[in-house]
Amino acid sequence: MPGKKVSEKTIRRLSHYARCLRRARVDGIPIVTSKHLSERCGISSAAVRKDLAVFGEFGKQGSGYGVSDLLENIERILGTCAPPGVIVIGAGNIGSALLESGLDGTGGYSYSAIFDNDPEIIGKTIAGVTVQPVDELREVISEHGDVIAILAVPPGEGQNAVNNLVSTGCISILSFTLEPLDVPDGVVLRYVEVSTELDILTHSMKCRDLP
Amino acid sequence: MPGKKVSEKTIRRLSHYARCLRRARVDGIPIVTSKHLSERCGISSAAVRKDLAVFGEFGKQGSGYGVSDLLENIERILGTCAPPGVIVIGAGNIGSALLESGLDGTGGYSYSAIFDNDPEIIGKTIAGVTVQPVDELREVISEHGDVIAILAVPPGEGQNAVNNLVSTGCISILSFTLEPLDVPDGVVLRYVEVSTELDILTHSMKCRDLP
DNA sequence: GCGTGTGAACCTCTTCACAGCG
DNA sequence: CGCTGTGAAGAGGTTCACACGC
Repeated sequence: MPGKKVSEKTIRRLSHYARCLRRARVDGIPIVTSKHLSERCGISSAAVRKDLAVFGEFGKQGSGYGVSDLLENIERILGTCAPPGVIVIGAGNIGSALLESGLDGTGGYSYSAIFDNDPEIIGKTIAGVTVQPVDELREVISEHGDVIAILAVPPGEGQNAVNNLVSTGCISILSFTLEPLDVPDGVVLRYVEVSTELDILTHSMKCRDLP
Repeated sequence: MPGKKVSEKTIRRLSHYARCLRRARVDGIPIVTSKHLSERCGISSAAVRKDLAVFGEFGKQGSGYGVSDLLENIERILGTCAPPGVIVIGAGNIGSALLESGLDGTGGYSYSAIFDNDPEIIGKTIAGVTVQPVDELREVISEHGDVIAILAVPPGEGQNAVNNLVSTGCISILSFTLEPLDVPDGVVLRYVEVSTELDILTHSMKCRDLP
């Protein structure tokens, strides 16, 4: 079943379902319906059923979905039952804040390491993780196996950092930098673009001002 | 022309074009083609032309688009020619990091204020902005006019903060919290979900491991 | 009765291909 | 000739409505 073609939209929604199900589990709710999930995730119940039906028949007709059961299945689909380590490149404001905020409630991720090339910062400990020089990237990755790298470097250093990561075999990168980055085929690069979110919000305000 | 129906996807891409055009402008490039923009933004050139044609005929056939001219038009469409102020709710790790990182290169945004309700933090200055008590939210917003609020509060306090914001008339919110938040109609709420991005990356790694 | 799973209709967005203009 | 602007075709995703099973 590896050759499934599933849209990113569906995967994104699975992530939301998982979050919602974890919440339901701690609340002691044993069974949820597609309507329950749809309301909490802000989508239609038909979409929920379609998303889940892509991967099998997880539901019980007439009642709904078993919370633990569905959560297990979704985590297996996403691969978050054995989540990869997360490393951070750049121990500046954003990098430090990410570590200090932690990844609790995110489905089992945790920060494995953080790197920087400023001698002033190397050796310091942030949220229990010691800042390492970027030179040690390769050995950390090779000993740790698959990781997701979060890029939190200053403007202008993004492409360098990416090249570094790619050369060590890293294939999953989440960038907080604004600059467009090039990666070879097979490497997945995603962006967190606060700037674009602000633009979208600005646009929505402008449209609201002239009805 | 206010009653235009434009998809969010198009608006998001306009934001990317704008960023690309600012870059071209500082590089001294006077004219760009749809192909130029498409390569740097990672989409097809036809899509670029379609996006731009929605709002008028900005291009010169045979040559391309004037950089300054097109940028002005896009900023007028987005509303970023007069960008709203940005306020931050929560002066913890994320909130502080956002202020310290600044909004340079984002098209004119800047942080107007930051709020917290921890007496230990109130009065401190972060990147030149003094932390104010949340009580002062109302007057700051009423004197500042339209603003975008960035939510960077600890887990569990999100809905409270949102209610507070909405009651002061704030209609644009960008949340960094994981919890799903309720807002009344007319208020636009968007999320920055690092957790979901990690899930998507994890999934892509899992799919790559079994070819 | 209730809620899932699913084909079909519907809608939106993307890509193609080309006419038209500088 | 080169590139824009655009109808037409195509692909993808969402909603609808209902049959089936609990």
